[in-house]
Amino acid sequence: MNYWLVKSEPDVYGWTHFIEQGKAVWDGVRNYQARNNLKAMQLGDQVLFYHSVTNIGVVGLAKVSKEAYPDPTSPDDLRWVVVELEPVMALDKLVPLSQIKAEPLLENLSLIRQSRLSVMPVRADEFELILKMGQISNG
DNA sequence: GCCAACGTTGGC
DNA sequence: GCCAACGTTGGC
Repeated sequence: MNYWLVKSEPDVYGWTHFIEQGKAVWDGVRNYQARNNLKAMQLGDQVLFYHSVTNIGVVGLAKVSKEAYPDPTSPDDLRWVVVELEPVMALDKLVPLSQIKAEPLLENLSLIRQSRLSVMPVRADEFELILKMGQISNG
């Protein structure tokens, strides 16, 4: 079991859209490091869903429902891949970036160290702490 | 709206 | 292969 965090702008594709659709094809990733992370995702891996730009913070928990395959939005460019995600549950409360930054145990989180990376691994202890901060006790 | 960080592009 | 210019991301 691996843990991840994905970013999305809520004005473009937010947690509410995700819940309404019941699943998401995570397309449009055009960064090699993020792409490599998508490729490393395995069925059932748990994924923190993060809102960037507005309402900033971790809002929910998702899981990988289909592993990486070529991105259908770039049929002529085989470099890029997508995964499919399904919602698991919303956090009881948003875990804002400010709170993540203020937590010393999260200082090595990729979110903090590489602010522009949109798909990143999260350590198990970091993952569980963030869920706890969102008041989900038993991930 | 501004700007820092950073990835990409293109000239040399 | 270097690096300046440029575009994008994302926090504030």
